[in-house]
Amino acid sequence: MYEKKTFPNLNCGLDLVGEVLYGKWKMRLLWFINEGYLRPSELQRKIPDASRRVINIQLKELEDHELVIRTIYPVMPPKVEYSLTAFGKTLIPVIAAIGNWGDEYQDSLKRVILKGYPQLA
Amino acid sequence: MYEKKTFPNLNCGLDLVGEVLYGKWKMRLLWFINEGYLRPSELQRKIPDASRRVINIQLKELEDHELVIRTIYPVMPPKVEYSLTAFGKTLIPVIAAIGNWGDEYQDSLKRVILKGYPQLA
DNA sequence: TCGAATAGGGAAAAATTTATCCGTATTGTT
DNA sequence: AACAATACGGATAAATTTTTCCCTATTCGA
Repeated sequence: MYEKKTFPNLNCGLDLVGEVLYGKWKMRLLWFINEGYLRPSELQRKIPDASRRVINIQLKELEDHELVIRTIYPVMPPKVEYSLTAFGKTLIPVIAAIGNWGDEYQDSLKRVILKGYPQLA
Repeated sequence: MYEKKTFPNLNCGLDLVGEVLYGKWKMRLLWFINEGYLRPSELQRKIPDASRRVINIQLKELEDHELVIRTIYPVMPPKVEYSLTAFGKTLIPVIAAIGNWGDEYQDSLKRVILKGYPQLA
């Protein structure tokens, strides 16, 4: 496990959010869990661009930050389900606002993003 | 300048937002520009935790993504001012929502974040 | 018995981001 | 004359994140 070497920034609300939400797939994980995709294998299928490993790591961080709860069912083959905590649920409207903005401006966004990848023009 | 080696994810709104907003200081930069801190030196003073270098780099990316405009005044010593584009302004309510959530839950957030830094307990 | 699905960790590499340090240039101030 | 403020870029190092590859274990079905 990677051990952080620097101190987190805690100066303002944006800093604090960054500390728990700054991870490539975290908002997507929270979103899909909220939509009812609760099992790790389901989440991996919903986010095929993410490696299985990083999904596990980020789920663990979300759990450590008390945004999700991990429930293990003592069955075989193993079954695990994640669910949002009350705290995690308060984030859903925020993530929705972000996603909605992205959807609303998707054309502009795709255009300006692809400018940076000239090999795709 | 660093050349990206992998393809961006453009599948959903959250992906698109990530491509333009995923950078440690980008939301803060947009926020402060919106508040009227327009010059690079002002922004550096507002965000002392960020290196001067990364502020320049992220401002450049925001400019490339058409969220801000950079205006150079031909005076000496040099004067540069950033301002939000119309597109950039549409992000302000989103950033406000994120920051407000962080402010609202700052106590919980600080607690769960600091759990991960046992040397500070 | 072999392979798929389930869940997930360790080690190491690769990619990316951020920080540090040094350099350019001009003007005004001490 | 030296130094601060302005703005910015290159090179490199450090930190961090993400990927890749390999491993354990169990049960069911072909």
